[in-house]
Amino acid sequence: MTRVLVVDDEPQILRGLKTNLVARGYDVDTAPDGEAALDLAARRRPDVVIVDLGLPGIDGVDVIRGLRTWTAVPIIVLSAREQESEKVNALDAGADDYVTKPFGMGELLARVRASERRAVSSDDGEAVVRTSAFTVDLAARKVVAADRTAVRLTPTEWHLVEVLVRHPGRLVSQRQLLQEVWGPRYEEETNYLRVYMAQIRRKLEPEPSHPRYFITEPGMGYRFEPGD
Amino acid sequence: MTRVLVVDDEPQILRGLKTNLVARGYDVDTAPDGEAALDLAARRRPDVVIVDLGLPGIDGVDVIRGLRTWTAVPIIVLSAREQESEKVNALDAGADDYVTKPFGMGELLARVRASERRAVSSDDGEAVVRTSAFTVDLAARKVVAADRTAVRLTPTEWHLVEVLVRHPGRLVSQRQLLQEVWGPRYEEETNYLRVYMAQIRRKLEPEPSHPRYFITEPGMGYRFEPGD
DNA sequence: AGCCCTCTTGACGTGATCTTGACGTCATCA
DNA sequence: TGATGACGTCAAGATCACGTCAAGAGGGCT
Repeated sequence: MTRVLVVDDEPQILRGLKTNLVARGYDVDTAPDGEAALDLAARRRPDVVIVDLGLPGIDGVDVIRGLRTWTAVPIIVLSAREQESEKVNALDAGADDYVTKPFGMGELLARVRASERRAVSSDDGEAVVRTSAFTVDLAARKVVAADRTAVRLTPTEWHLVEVLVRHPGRLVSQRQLLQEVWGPRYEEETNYLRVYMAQIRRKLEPEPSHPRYFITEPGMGYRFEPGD
Repeated sequence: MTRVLVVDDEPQILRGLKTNLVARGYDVDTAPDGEAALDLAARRRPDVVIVDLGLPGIDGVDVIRGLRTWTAVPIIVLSAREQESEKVNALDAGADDYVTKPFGMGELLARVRASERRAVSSDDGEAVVRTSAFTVDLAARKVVAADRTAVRLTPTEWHLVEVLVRHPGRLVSQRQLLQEVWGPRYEEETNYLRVYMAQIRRKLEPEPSHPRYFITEPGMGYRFEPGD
């Protein structure tokens, strides 16, 4: 079943869209703001994302950019703003389509279908995260260093890298990392994180003892900093 | 260079679009009607098609349908018609985007860029995969070694090779391989993979004990590495 | 029936990976 | 200045995963 993530801060619109999409047989996740959207996208891997531009907190365009660091999922923008510059910004940030409110539900659904159709043919879009030191290909499960040599990661190392990289620039708590990689019963074993982060840094950081990409936030967790 | 085909019956619009696109570095073909459009598309293989709906002769929607019988080229519809049914028809006929006249040139260009971006990731698979040690012909179900002698693979071996080779460079998980080749009930039988990978390597790898093409990713799966 | 090819299954050695505990370092705070 | 807490580092044993071999079962062909 096709999974759609809808991001909008107005509960009625959220509800209305969800109802319509569910009625058409879609599996729908909803998020009221950018943070929740990025988090849900990472965890649920939707096939299409519908995002409103006027969000509290992280801006809609930044949500698009955040998604585009690691996924090619089709993004349809909803917006009340008609100015051309808004449209151009959103599209150039990586959106696939831009629909101006008020919009017809039939049109939106047709645009969702168009996005789906494309996604099937191109299938695994580029899920690639690049830094100046290494490139992480999430679809191929491959890491390549700047000098084009492949980097070997163990399953646990890879899993950890994957979780961090899917939340670029954002803090991921120790709890969340441990739960995601080792399971709910290991939430206290922060030891593991230290050991594995060290290994990951040794393999990926240009200067493992002065990390630039995998940053420690003492007492809280770790953060992947794409840094361009 | 990106080639764009613009289809519109109004000469001024055609000229205007062409001028703008050429100024942005696009290679532009123009067609005044549906027949010419289909003909040009077939001969010149554009990377993006911009088509007006109100055409003399063949209708715009039929142009879309005609194109879609043989190509997945991104199609952007221009139209003065605002009715939702028109949009839905065009999108469901296979259009990727629908822009209502009057439109801003900046927006249209941004939408063209969005289409281009998407198209890059979707190139269709080769039926023949070559390495310096062997050649796999997926269509003919044949493998030929570098010395032109045919390699005999058993059905199971072939199936496994096929799955791996269809995802060059990608990691394919043990689960996925087992499910694909032996069926969903065999997802745990990693034994089979070990036995068969060994056989495949004995038949295809120049140095079976030091695999170069069929790589093991311990704990995760296997990867076919075309390697030039 | 007998033969041959293929698939399944189990056992074993080897090497990689995970786990675990100990210790060093650094920053903070009393 | 010394105590504390959090983190990084290291090493060693236990465990797991893989490659390899070989024997037996099944099935189709002559």
